[in-house]
Amino acid sequence: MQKDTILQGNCLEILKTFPEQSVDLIFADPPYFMQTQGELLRTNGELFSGVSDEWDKFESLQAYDSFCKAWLRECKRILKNNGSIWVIGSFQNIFRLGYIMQDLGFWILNDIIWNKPNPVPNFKGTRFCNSHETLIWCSKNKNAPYTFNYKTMKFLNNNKQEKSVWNIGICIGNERLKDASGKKIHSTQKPQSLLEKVIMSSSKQGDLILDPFFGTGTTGAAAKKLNRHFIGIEQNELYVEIAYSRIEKVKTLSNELIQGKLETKPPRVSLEMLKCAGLLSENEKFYDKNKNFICTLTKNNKVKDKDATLSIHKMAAKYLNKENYNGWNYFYIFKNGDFVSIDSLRYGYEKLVNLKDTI
Amino acid sequence: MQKDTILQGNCLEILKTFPEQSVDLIFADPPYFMQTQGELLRTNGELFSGVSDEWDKFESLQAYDSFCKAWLRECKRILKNNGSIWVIGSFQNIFRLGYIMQDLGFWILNDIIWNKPNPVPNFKGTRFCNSHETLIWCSKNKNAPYTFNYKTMKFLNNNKQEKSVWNIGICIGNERLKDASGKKIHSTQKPQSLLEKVIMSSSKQGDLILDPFFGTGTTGAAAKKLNRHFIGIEQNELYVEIAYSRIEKVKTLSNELIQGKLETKPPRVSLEMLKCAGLLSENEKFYDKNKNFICTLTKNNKVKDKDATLSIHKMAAKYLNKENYNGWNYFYIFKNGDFVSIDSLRYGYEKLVNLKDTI
DNA sequence: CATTGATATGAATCCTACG
DNA sequence: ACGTAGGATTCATATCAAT
Repeated sequence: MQKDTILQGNCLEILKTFPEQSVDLIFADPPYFMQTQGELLRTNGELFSGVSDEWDKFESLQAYDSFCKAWLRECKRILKNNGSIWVIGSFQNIFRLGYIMQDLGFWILNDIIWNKPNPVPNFKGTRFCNSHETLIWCSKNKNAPYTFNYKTMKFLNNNKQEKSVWNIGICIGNERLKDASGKKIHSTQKPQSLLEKVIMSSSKQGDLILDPFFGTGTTGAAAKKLNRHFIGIEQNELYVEIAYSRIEKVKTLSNELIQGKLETKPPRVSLEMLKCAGLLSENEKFYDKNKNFICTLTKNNKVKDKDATLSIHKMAAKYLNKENYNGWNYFYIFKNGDFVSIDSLRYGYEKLVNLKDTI
Repeated sequence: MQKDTILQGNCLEILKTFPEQSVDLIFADPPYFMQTQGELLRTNGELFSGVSDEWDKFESLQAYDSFCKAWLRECKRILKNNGSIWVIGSFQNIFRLGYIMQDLGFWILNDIIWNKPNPVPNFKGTRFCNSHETLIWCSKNKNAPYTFNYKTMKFLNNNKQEKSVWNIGICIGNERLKDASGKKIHSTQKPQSLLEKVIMSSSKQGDLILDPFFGTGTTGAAAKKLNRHFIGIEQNELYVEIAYSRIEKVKTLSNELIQGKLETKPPRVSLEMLKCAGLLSENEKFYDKNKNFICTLTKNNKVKDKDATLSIHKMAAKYLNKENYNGWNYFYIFKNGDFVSIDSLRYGYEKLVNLKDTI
């Protein structure tokens, strides 16, 4: 499949041409079906120009549901089994989207609130100012695996776990694409930082990202910047043209964060492997961090104290009076005159293996 | 109907006993259908006691839908035509609720995000920390009137229009109801300030508020404090007992804010009334704020310039080159050697009337 | 150049009482 | 129910002109 390209034409028909399980991530920003009525005047009497595009008009809520069911069903077919999908909407449509996605078997991982510090006010004072939009993030099925770059997101959030409410300004100023007369080209252009957060959190370097409602290409720009591939689908020829020239100018970053280095897992080496490599002896004595002797390693890789034979995890939990605990982080052995964490032995094993590979 | 009471028993059956159009406001905090998988452990190995109550168990998503359709349909029947309804939920159930409410003909006014500064973290680092819940606020039908205390909410928000994302801490500390052993009594007790904001914004003093999932009575406590009436429905006898004793202790406030004084409209005095009171003469000359003569008052309370005869609003808009404008804030007359806003004359009229009343 | 003030504008289900 | 007259209502930010 051709990557980093925009397919111009009808969204649903183009989606049907994709092979099964062919994309890693989907971001969809469909029409919201706003159902606005008449004109809205600003408080100074001027006309407010919101969304009055033809593409946002539907016959009824039922017609909107059918449309969404169709493209979401295709998205499910196209998505890889370990991929995930994001959709964005507002109160007018997000409950339709979420309901349909659950019915199709998508499994909701989070609903994310895009909180806008600078929303359009409610000019007439008739309701609360609508200052947010909602994104729904789903894996393909209930127990399907998915990519979540937890440590990267934590690092980017002052080393605090990232939450489900994101404060991001709306797309204005230089970022907003305008025509020669200064008029906005797309009525609902999303801020690129929103897309970057989506892509950064839930895809890997080199992944293929599909945006079935590409518009002026914010998803493509963010994907290129973060060293991912994209495919866009967009009906409007002008949008396609603008998106291409916009993405052309984007430079791809490459650093350890974007490469996902923070997400590399510690080595998973078993007690058995450590014994085979000679890093643990049979009947090795295990101590706690205060150098108290706790238990002895057995032949079948359990540990034994005076009362019981347990896994290293259950044994650690027993001494901490907890339900569960990671024994790798609890036990030490005495080696060459020093106490050494059993977890650190696993890094030693990794080194030995790498050494072998070089012979 | 008995007010300020809790009906103990099956929610749906009790709802069916209510007469049509009998309550002003509904707040519903239904079971969430969390579908948690087995036990959830904190990182230190302790068991996390989230929501695993019997009342949160449903056979399937379809069973949950049917249940919600049934109680929401009754709520629609019971709600007054100028009433409104709030429901609260999280990503597990809010899309079911919103979809069903739209299908039942409720008209969404806002979706409100309860953003928690102190959420339960995601212990396993598998997703974004779910740090919010969503409330949906609906009027009974598309064009139905509803109460929204806009100015009160603005006043309470540093005189800025209130938005759709509310930052409110979760219910902890002294506010959280606990049993003798210090264990929380209800697993999902809501913070009272959340309920106060709901009630303050969308009901009037003396209104009747229904909570079909009353729990330990947060809605009742907030209603009593803000001088509203409540009816609660709750199956669990222990919750009912605790709610009664809790609400007993609440003191009712009464000040101008709670009485809704900020929502009273300014005097509506017509041009005709001002003429009758002698505050405007026939053929009065109208000027703009820069003392330029614009137009003349006519017998039928329009104004006439050299080209046309229009309402004061249309005339003001014409000179400002706007679609619309409030003429009361645009025109001045020359009186006793000074230029006076025609709007200020209306306050003068009010004084005259009050003077008469004292004779 | 720095500061101040006026103006423009952004996914909007945006009035209501009365006849 | 529906049309119409009367009249109530805005926040944050970017840009640009003026000082």
